[in-house]
Amino acid sequence: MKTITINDVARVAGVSVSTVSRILNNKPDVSVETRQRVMQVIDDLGYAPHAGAQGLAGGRTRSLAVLYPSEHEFTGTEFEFFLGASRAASKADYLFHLIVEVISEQRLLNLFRSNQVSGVVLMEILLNDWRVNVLQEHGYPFVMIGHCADNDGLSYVDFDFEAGVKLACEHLIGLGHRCIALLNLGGLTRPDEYGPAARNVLGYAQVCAHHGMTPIVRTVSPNIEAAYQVTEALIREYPDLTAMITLLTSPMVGVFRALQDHGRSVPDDFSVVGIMADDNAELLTPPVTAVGIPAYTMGYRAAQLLIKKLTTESYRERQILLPPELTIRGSTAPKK
Amino acid sequence: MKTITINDVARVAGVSVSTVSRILNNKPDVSVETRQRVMQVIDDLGYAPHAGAQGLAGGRTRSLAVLYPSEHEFTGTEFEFFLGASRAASKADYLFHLIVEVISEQRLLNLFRSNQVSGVVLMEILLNDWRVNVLQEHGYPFVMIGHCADNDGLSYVDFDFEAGVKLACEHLIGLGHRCIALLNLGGLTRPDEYGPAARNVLGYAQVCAHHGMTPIVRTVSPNIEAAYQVTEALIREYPDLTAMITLLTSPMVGVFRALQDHGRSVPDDFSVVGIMADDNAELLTPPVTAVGIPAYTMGYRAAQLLIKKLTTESYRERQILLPPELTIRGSTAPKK
DNA sequence: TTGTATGCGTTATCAC
DNA sequence: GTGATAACGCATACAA
Repeated sequence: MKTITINDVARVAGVSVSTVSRILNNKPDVSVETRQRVMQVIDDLGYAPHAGAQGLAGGRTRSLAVLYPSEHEFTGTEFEFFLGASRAASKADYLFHLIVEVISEQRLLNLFRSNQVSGVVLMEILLNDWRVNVLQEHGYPFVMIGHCADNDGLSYVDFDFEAGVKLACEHLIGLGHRCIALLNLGGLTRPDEYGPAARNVLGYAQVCAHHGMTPIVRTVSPNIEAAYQVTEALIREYPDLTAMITLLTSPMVGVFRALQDHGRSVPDDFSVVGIMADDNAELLTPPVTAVGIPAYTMGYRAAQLLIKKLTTESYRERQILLPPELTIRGSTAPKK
Repeated sequence: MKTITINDVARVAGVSVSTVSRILNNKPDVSVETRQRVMQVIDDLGYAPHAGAQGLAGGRTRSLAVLYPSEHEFTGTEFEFFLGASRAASKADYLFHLIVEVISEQRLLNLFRSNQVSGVVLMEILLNDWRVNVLQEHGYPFVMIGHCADNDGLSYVDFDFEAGVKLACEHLIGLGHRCIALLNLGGLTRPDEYGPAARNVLGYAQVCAHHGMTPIVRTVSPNIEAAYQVTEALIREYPDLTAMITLLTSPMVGVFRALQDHGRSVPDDFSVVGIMADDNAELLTPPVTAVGIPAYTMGYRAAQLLIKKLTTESYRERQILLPPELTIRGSTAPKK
């Protein structure tokens, strides 16, 4: 199980190590014939360059990490993000690290200092995020899924939550609803600092203002029970309420159950639009009319962007805001 | 952004690099005073050892990968597996790679040869799995989530599907059901070679035999539509059918919809037991009586086992079969 | 077009 | 208890 090195390849192929190195790194100045012969030997010997040594000598690392600082409560959409990022990584022959953990400044910096990754994708971005400041200060490459209050000189991929909520709200208004509540994201991180939560309220408030409706906003942790209780309280407090916009999957289930327990049937007596992964929207009963969160795409493009940043000489920062799309399923109907 | 090396630390602390190295690796033979001083310098300088160089000089890598060879169709339980493994990894200060991809023998071997990982966790194990043979042959460390037909000298963590199906079946029998169908796993990989699918049938057949019941088995890909159609066919073909055992989440939804569309209400006219993640069982309507697949635990223990294997001198192979647990929710009721 | 020599940051061996 | 030094496998500048 002795490691096969570049020396072995060179010796067997009857060339020098530098020639082999050139071939490995697709450098010019190597005859077609030599290249073929060496490639053959590499294949025969089952040689693969030692990544650590490459990193040492060359500096590069060909590996990136996604940082998802969540501990206990999850949204059910995580895998799609990671899958996307992982696919983009392996397509570019990068190794994909996943760190699902609230990370310290120490550990974040050490990821780079120890040369374990050459860049990171940050998730769960706060409006004012210390990770962004730290990485920027040290000049370590990163891309965000989500965005801050100030994004000058930063690259990100995000879903346009504001437009998403608007779209959801206008769909309900188009169906005749005039008393619509928003069940907003909460609990995952500091709510006042969490961008999507703020942007949801923004979009919702605008549509309400435009149509002369009173905004009704509640915030819940992403679990069934919390949403159940808030929904109960809402329908008690607002007898005219005929529709809701809900974020994520678990809360949606809580809403459904509360409505059912209080004799409101969906969609006949009550309409609900979700902002959630389309996969999950299909699973529920009734299937949920929803604005899909394009998690796979977000993960994919973020990793792709990061790799471009790492490999392109004259990279310029890009900010990608994915537009919402509404899919009408079975949880909304005209107001009676 | 110049890298700080062990030399810098040594120079500032006024000691030799060997001393610093000893301290970093918790070797004995270093005075308490020196250790403290050096640690202080390390902290002040923000030094972290270069992982590549460590791998080169020492051989170790402190990183593992989970290989999930799936391309298009997913079960909805993936994240829990990865989360568990990732947590076990970071607890032992290992880096966690995720590879969601059907991988070639080349690429599998190169993972080791290039020293990118020191061990892997294999998922979606077939009864006769080439990856197992290849890794064993080369002496590369791995642990399986799942197990083969022959597991001599192998370590694995698996869920006891056979016992799980039995538990589910006996629950239904206890409720008076006598005509029970099994909607088995299919499509993910070669069905005849896929262990869990085979074990499900085994457990089910035993219970059927024991109670003099005719086994009815169908296989579906894990999606709503496929399960819907199979369920339709089943209730047409077996008018006496009053209960089903279903694997995974999406098929369960298909079953629910088909039953509903054919006027069978759950659980009053028809009982269903799922074998699925408990989280998902809670999301459906009605909440599903289910044997939970302990994905988090499986991921955690597999990674834990792998790390033990990598670090323990006298490691002995372990085979862990997690017992099933049934949680009664709203999808089962006594037969009328 | 190809070969030689040096250094990357660390650990391990040996001497002090 | 501590320090010098030789690998480790590779890329790169320079020489041929």
